[in-house]
Amino acid sequence: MDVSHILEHLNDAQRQAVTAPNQSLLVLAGAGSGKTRVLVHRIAWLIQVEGLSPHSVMAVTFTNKAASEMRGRIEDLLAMPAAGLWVGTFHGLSHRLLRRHWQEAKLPQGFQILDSEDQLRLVKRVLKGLELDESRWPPRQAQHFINGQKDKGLRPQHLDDSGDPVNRQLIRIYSAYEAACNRAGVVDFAELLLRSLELLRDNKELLDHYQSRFRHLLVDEFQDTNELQYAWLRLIAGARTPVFAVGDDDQSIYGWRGAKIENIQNFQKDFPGTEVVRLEQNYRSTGAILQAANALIEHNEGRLGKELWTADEEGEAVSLYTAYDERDEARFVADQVRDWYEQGNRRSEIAVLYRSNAQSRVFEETFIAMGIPYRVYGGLRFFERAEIKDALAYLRLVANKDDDTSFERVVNQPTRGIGERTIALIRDSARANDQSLHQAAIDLVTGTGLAARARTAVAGFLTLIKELTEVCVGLPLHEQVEHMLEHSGLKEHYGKDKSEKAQSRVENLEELVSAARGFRLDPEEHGDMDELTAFLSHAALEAGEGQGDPWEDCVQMMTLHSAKGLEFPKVFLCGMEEGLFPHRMSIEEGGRLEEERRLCYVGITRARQKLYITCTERRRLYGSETYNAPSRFIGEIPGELLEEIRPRLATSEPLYRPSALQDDGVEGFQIGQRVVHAKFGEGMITNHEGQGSSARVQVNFEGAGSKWLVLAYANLQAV
DNA sequence: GCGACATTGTTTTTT
DNA sequence: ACAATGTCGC
Repeated sequence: MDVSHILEHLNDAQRQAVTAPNQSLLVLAGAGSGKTRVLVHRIAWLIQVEGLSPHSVMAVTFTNKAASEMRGRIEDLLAMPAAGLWVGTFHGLSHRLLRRHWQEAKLPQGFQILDSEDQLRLVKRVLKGLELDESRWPPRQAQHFINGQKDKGLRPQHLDDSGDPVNRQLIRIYSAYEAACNRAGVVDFAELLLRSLELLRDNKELLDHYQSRFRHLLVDEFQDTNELQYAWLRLIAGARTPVFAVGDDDQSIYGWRGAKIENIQNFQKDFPGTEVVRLEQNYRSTGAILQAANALIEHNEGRLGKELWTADEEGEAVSLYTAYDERDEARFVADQVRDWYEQGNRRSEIAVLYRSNAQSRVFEETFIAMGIPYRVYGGLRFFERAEIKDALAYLRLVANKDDDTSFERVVNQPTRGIGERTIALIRDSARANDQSLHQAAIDLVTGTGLAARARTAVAGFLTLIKELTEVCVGLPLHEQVEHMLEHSGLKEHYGKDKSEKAQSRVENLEELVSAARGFRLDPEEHGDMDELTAFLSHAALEAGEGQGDPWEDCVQMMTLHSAKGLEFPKVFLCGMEEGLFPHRMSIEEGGRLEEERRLCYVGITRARQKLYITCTERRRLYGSETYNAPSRFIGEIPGELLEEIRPRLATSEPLYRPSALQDDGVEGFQIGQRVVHAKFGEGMITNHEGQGSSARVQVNFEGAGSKWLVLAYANLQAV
């Protein structure tokens, strides 16, 4: 067979990776060095040259987008469908395993997936059940704790409170949360991974089966794996399966959510005989842009070491624009966009990148005022919209009566006279009898525990769910959805509201019917799941795109994080100021600067032809005016690569820096400082406002929670 | 059940 | 500053 198409257009390093012998390989792939191409060609090589069945290959990515792009490119290269090939996200593949082996995983057949919002609601319910005060036990913190433990592979019984009462309570919450999930037959995102890991670990036969089935494992964006994901990989690989890991330590920007850069270092230990291949030739950016990126990232310590180079020309210098304020910054960018467009280029070739979402607003306002179409990435996604989640909750109840989260969501949505009191009764009864809310409601309606009015209302809801369940049997999926929308009263509820917002909700609900109509069961992915369950899982695992109209010629706006993996001819890196980027939080907390620098590196390397960096002299942030120094990252780019477009002018307002005031705190107290109060005990100052006799500080007390105290009266002592 | 008022947090995000 | 959420009263 002629396989030259697999090796054509690859450079030496790429070819070395693609044709590597049967052993583990760590590919350190710099930005723009053809990472995806190497992965895709490697898989094609394994199948067409090594003669492996697609059935024996698993490729793991982080996002659905990356997974579908990879599958598409593989099939293009092979010129045939790659049936049997497992390409997917960690979560998607874990989900697949759990569906195939739900019994061994001790899950109900129709188990459902909680997204983060569902999870938070459930945590809140659990806190209520434990009679814990939400202000002392913030649900988000508990959620974070639970996910953190799961990401480390730890169950409540593995945890030791080490005598710490806070820890003890959190473990209790985790335990109760787990019980609630099990009873409801739902799993959260981390659970998908942990449960599938345990499934294989505890079932020797299954493990043997999959370990011998998969003869090659490939991982994308390896620097973003967390502990649990890495353990999952090692387990499936076993002792024999070589792992082909592609990553870039310089682009690790998700440490804050548990990604372990150390996994790259450990990789060579855990997979003995691993070869390392570096991809350093960049096919994306001009010389100037790469030199700027290289110079910046040099300032990080403990890198694995890599230097990008290009055979391309030097290109234009990086432009630096120091704006007067954020409106001026936006105006500058808008002017550049307009010029570019008027020269006959496309606006979609331009990206505006920023550190935090809040920064997009001024740009949006300016673009609107100047009539420049734009698209902001990373808003609410389709399946995350409230009305869609309401509709899905009805469907989930149809599929699984034990799903208490869904029950609570729609029992009174639209309102049907089932108020807090009635719901509390149902909840108590459910807890007392260790039942689902749905079952408890049935018992209450037939029993005597409810007032006549409430009983009628609850009975009405139960009848509705029963009716939906019966009608749905045998109906095509989209008709099930349609029927539910009509009979639940959801559509009518939004329909009678004539506001624009409500109208778009109705449209979204109709869109849901279309989504259902277009949904196809994939036997590989979904096994023998019924259509409804498969559709609901799909909705949870792939939240859909944010906004429509991707085809209009729009300026692309997004955070630096969402820009990873993308490239644009012209890039604006905005808000390059100390405090914003690097972000204050990362400056204050030690050891987080390097990740910010990597984020900046990611930003710079998005640009193909031209990079602009902008910063402002003053900026309105969280209500008050701030005067920020230009980001240290600007200073780390050699001056000869930078060209200042508007040097600081004498016309700009005199710079005085009240930021020093803020850092000093008030009256000798600072944020982060530990203090003791006569009544509330010991705590830490978390905020302050006002001055003189009205100065107040917020203190988070260990025993009494968070309080605002007037300094003049509180008599706080520094610890 | 809804509107008025208060409180709170405000980096980054995928699944 | 501001949005998003929670609380309270009718």
